[in-house]
Amino acid sequence: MKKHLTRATKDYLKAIYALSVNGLSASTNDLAKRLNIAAASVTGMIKRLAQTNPPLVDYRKHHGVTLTPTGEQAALEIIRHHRLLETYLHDSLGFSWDEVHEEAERLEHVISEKFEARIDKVLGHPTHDPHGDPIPDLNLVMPQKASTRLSTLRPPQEAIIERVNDEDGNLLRYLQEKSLVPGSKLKIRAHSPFDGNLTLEINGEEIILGPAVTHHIFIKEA
Amino acid sequence: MKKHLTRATKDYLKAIYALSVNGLSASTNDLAKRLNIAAASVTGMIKRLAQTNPPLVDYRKHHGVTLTPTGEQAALEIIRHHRLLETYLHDSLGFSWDEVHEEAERLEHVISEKFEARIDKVLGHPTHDPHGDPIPDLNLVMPQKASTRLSTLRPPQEAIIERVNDEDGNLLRYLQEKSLVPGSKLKIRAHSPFDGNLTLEINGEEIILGPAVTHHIFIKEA
DNA sequence: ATACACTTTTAGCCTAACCTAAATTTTATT
DNA sequence: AATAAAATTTAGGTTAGGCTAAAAGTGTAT
Repeated sequence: MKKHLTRATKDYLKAIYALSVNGLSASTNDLAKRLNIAAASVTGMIKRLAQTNPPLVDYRKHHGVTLTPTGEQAALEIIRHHRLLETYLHDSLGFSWDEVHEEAERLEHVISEKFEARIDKVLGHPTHDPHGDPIPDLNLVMPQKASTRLSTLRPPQEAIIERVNDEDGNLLRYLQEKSLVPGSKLKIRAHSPFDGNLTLEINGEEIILGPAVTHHIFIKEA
Repeated sequence: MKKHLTRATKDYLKAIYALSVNGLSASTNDLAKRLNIAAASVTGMIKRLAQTNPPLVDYRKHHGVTLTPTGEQAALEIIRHHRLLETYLHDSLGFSWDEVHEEAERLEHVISEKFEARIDKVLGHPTHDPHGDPIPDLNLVMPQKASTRLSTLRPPQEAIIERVNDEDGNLLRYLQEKSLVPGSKLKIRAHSPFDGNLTLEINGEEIILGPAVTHHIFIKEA
């Protein structure tokens, strides 16, 4: 019996998934901020999610929520939709990488399994979306995500960009202009302990980035 | 100021458009049947649609509804989305013509103008969807629709199928099997005044169709 | 240990869109 | 023209998912 989840429910599950990185539980406040909803509304909704059958989340008052296995499967299904769609919009329909997130955010809730299968096939079963985020496979297994932030590197380290945060279109446009895209190789030249600025070399050019940028770029050591 | 219309609102506008063929107004009952909703709910919703600013429908108690120009534009925008999507799903993603309606029904509400423009371009600005229904152009002008039903023909008339009703997947699968698709040429061989059956020749073969089928096929004279 | 600042929950309200049952209006039939 | 049948509207209720304001819990710093 496959339940129909509402759009709001799916949005909560995705948000809880995103905020539960290291087995931590997601707090009411953080969820409220991420979803642009009042904290009180989040409390109410979480209670409902905890009382579905089967329950989608585990909830203890004042101690945040985590996903149950059922809830996590549902979240992964939506994330798979989202990232396949981003890839499809980018690769097959010519959307720029700063446009795909918003469009996928709406489409992910309504596409059928058939649609998912078709674009997955057309794309040749991609493993990463245009921002470098891994796409859960058909069995909804999420590959490991790069978690080292560029902001943590110090000279003279080198690295390759693996992925970037996909939620801020302005940031993405800026990154693209500077070739700060997945796959790019870079060297750290200097670090300012005062403002956290990093001077780095990329494509033979030298650029200086503040923490507001470097915090959103994830790398693997070269 | 472009208003955001809810999904329910869009569904009502589409249904009213479909039922208002000859300048007639759509009745509460017919809307209820088409939308699978209780008649009382339709009355309530229609009242709300008539009180938006600008109003989307004209409503007189006990006399049905018609779309205002604003409402009609909105309906045509959705229908354009729907038919472009059907065409895209069919031509570019390999959906069969009996599957596209259901999928488009969900997608039509969430795609952006950008998405619309992209698939329109990829398809080469198509004028008809896979069932032969005309696609409103960018200015939302709806081309004339064929309105002669196959059921009205008598021997020895000949005709070409222009479009078929797209809502019943089972019917569509049957029609495809018999090559009863837009563009096919056929000749009427016989008509039974008792049961309305038509005997016709298509592709050199002779087949007999009842009114439940011929009523849903629209033709132009050959 | 007390006090203040956050965070979270409770309580009470709201809206969109549905529902059923009962009342009313329109239409069709004699 | 009266009445029966059908269509429509009213009245009152439900659910999901929001909101604000106030209460209560948690944590931190003195």
